Amino acid sequence: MAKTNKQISVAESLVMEALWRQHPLSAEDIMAEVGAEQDWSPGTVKSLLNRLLSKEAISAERDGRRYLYSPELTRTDYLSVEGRGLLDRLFDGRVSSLLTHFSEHEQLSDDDVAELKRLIQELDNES
Amino acid sequence: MAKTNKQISVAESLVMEALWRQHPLSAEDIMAEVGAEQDWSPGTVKSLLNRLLSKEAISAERDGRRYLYSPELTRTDYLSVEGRGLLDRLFDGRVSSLLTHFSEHEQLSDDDVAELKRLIQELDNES
DNA sequence: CTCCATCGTTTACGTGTGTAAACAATAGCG
DNA sequence: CGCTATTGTTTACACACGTAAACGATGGAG
Repeated sequence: MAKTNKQISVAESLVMEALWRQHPLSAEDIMAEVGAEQDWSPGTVKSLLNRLLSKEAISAERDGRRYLYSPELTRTDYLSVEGRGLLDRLFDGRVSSLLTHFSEHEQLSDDDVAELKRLIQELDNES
Repeated sequence: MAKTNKQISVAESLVMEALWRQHPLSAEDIMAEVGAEQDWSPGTVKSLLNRLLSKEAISAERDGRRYLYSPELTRTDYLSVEGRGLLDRLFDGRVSSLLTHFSEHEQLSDDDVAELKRLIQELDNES
């Protein structure tokens, strides 16, 4: 479980998302995949890749003249850390608080409700 | 719905939490309530209050030599904005994804499960 | 073999944030 | 009525981030 020391910023996480979807990718690939829609210059992508490398969130292997990048930090680990942080900061660490908030003040989608039921089912079956 | 233009930072949100719990509060109160456990100097609290004032997230009314501060931004609004943002960033905007993640990779507490069931109940009753 | 295109590395700069010192206003004590 | 303690205002500084230009290495075209 490669505990990734440093924080991943928002812009950086977009690069990570691309790499989680598919890897390894070259800087050019990432530029095409994320940079385009974010309207980043090539330099920006380079910087983000370097910062992610320093943070050991990704790794790079040489491929001829260039590098291919792969995630080192797993998406699951990232979600755990960030999700936990979000929950602690906003909802006192309680999933139930978050649920209450969203059901009262936001809209729960059909998807969400289906998942709720599925989970209950599952939890009931387990115990 | 006083749309609060600017972002509230983490440190600032701690001050907000204190004010949401109870208000109005003097700077001294906040110092005692949050500053103490965060180990902030009085100057730090002052800065945070001023930044929150600029962001119009709180208001101040004079009380003799000092000010009493009250939240302007509601906790609910704050939670909606932040919660939605985080959800979008991390879980593609879907509460169900977050739930799946937490049930698979973290522990759902008894509290959480109870809330799940209560929600299902409620949703069933409504429809 | 030399030069250019291509990729990576270094440096930069404005802004927000966490933290706090320095400075200013002022009300009550002596 | 002037001084000090208290509270608010201004300024500061280092670091992260978003963004990107400048610079450097190097492999392939000619």
